[in-house]
Amino acid sequence: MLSHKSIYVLVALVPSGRVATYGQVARLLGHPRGARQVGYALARAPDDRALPWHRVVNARGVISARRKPGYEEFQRLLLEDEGVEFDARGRIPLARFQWRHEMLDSHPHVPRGGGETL
DNA sequence: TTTATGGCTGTCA
DNA sequence: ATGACAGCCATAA
Repeated sequence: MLSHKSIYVLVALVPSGRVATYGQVARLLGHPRGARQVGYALARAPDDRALPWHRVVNARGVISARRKPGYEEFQRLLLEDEGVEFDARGRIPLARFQWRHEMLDSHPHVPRGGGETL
């Protein structure tokens, strides 16, 4: 099954200034239907600075709701701090900021300038 | 064992 | 595009 540890290890690879989706993480770990488990795992993740939990958002580019109030704002601040942008409706344009693991090797994670609408 | 509840998602009206 | 909804699946009760 999808172990919390494997999830943490993968999330730790998401570079600053980029975001991954729950489903993306699950798929990369070989569990295409495990998105909720990823969220569940992150919800119980230890307060470890080495784990960039804030870089994981839902498939719509929106910061997911939480039981504990306030965390969504906090997450947004952390992301904006890294250069991630939000549109007027509070969504992150995944076309520009989603982590592309196939560029794991060397590409500096500079968001592609605006323009591409596809 | 059965039910409820989540940091989710794809589909469809 | 947007909102509703039914699947999803590990944990907790």
